[in-house]
Amino acid sequence: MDPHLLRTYVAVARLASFSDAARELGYTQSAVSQHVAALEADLGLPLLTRRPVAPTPAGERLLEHAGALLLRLDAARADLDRFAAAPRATLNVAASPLALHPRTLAALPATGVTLRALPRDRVPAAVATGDADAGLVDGIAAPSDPLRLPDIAPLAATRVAEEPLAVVLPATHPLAGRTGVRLDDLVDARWLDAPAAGVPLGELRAVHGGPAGRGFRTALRYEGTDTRTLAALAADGHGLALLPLPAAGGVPGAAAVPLVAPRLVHRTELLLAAGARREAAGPVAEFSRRLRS
Amino acid sequence: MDPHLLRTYVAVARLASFSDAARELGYTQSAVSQHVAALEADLGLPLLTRRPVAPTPAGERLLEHAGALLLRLDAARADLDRFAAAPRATLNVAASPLALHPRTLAALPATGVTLRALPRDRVPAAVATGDADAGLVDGIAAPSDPLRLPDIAPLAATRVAEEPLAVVLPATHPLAGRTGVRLDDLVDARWLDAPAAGVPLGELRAVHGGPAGRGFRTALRYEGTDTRTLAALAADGHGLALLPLPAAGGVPGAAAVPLVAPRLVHRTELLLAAGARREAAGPVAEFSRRLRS
DNA sequence: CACCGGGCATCACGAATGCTTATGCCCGGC
DNA sequence: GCCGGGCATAAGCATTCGTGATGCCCGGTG
Repeated sequence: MDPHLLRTYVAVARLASFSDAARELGYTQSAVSQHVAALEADLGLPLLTRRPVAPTPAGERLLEHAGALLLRLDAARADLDRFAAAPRATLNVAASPLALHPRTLAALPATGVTLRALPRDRVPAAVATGDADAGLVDGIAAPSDPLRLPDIAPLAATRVAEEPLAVVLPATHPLAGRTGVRLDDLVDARWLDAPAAGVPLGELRAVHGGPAGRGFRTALRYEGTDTRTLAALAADGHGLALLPLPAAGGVPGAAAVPLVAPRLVHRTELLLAAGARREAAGPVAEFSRRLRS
Repeated sequence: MDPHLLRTYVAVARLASFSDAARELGYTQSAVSQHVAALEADLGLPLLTRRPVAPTPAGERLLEHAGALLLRLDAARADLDRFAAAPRATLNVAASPLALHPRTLAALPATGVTLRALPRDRVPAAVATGDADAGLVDGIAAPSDPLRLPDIAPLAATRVAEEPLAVVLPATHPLAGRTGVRLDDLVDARWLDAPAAGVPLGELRAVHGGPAGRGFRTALRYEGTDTRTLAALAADGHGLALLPLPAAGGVPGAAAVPLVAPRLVHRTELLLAAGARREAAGPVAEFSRRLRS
């Protein structure tokens, strides 16, 4: 199971074509065909159906493994490269949208910053592979609990901020006047599914477990990143939204009610490649220091 | 960064000798030397000092990555092999010592079982690499929270049992009469460090975070797996122990006081390779069903 | 101080692997 | 029924990889 073979296989599966994969990888079609054949012979299993080209069940499974493996391989290479490379003067930050609040923005150096907004689950990978020098991720967790992040590579995570969570609902909603709301009170509600702008509802099940977390029914899916829009959608009755309290207020027609049970917070963490910690100087260290203080 | 090269490098680093590694791997010393040289050339960094043979800082870092990579590679191969292999009639269970309580033992089939006790952190790897068909791990977590396990490979974890935690202290201890104790009340205490027999204190920091979890001072380290011995040590004043409540009682001279804050439980989970789930029959499915019911 | 021996590096050669070009085969469209 | 796109297979050639032999460095020893 040579990584080269895996890389080829992943490309073929993604493009659903041997020839296209060959073009993308700079091989001939013949080589790609031989790569896949070698993998199938090695594992003793067919991995792809031909005509149409699609992964078999075993192939699906291999895709999961291969993705993680190749990512980790890239991460390892990037990490080791950092040992050799001269320290740079620029700072490359990858952040999930909700991780960018006043506190984190204020810590950015005045010059030489590239800031990239990414989906939550791609931030750790960006830091691990060296695409970013530092990452900012947000998510929900029990108070002072760390976030649950995939361990692509050894990453150092440090707490940057924690804020209470609020449920955003229309001002006319029966619960709008409350000073706090329990998730159990809302089991039958419809929610807004907003992976980029909102707090990830899916994480609730993972973090909180238990009966309260299961079965969020979603009414509308919003793929943008703007929390005001999300709150406005909630005000309009398209469904409830879960947001950090500071981001939930000030939208006309919407009421933000703090979530009191389960006791969860919106948390932002700084992500650094664990190896990069040792550097005491440089823009990364500077950024990290300002976030910590 | 060919896995073969990594495997060789890891062996050299572990044995601190090129020649020994060559013998172990069935290569010549010359090949091993070339492998390491190829890696160093590829990364542009020295990985090992010669005479004595020891990893450089960069080499240390590579060891971490290589270990995880090779483990994941083995896991992938084992997982795919399960697709091809005929279902077997025997059941191979890997379990951490505290995961073996009456409830889990009762679920074992009457015949054809191999039960292996392993350190907590090696159970997921055993399941992922196919060394075991199923795993039982224990640890501490917030109620109904899943355990935090390393994700070597996609493993399916299901709750098997949860019990309250108890602090074991000498019957003469001032807190011995209490009906419940807070961890904060014990910040200055000395603890027994018993990674195999007790609940892992180190996890407290990870699970609970916050100030209460940091800085456990340990008085004595016990490397055995017997909880009675651990409780007896606690009774003798060698330090406090943290155990599941059912395992903590009935030792003369020792008092078991339930831990009431932070709200944590001792949890046991069943670990299966995610791919093996689909089988509806066979000893693995049977075991899983009996544990779930 | 010179000798000796263990252990890693280097060199040269033969075998095996991997990629390319060329060709064959299968299936779907016209 | 013919044509064409796309994957499989065959043969040839370049590269890579592992071996055996040799060289070099260092530490121990009389």
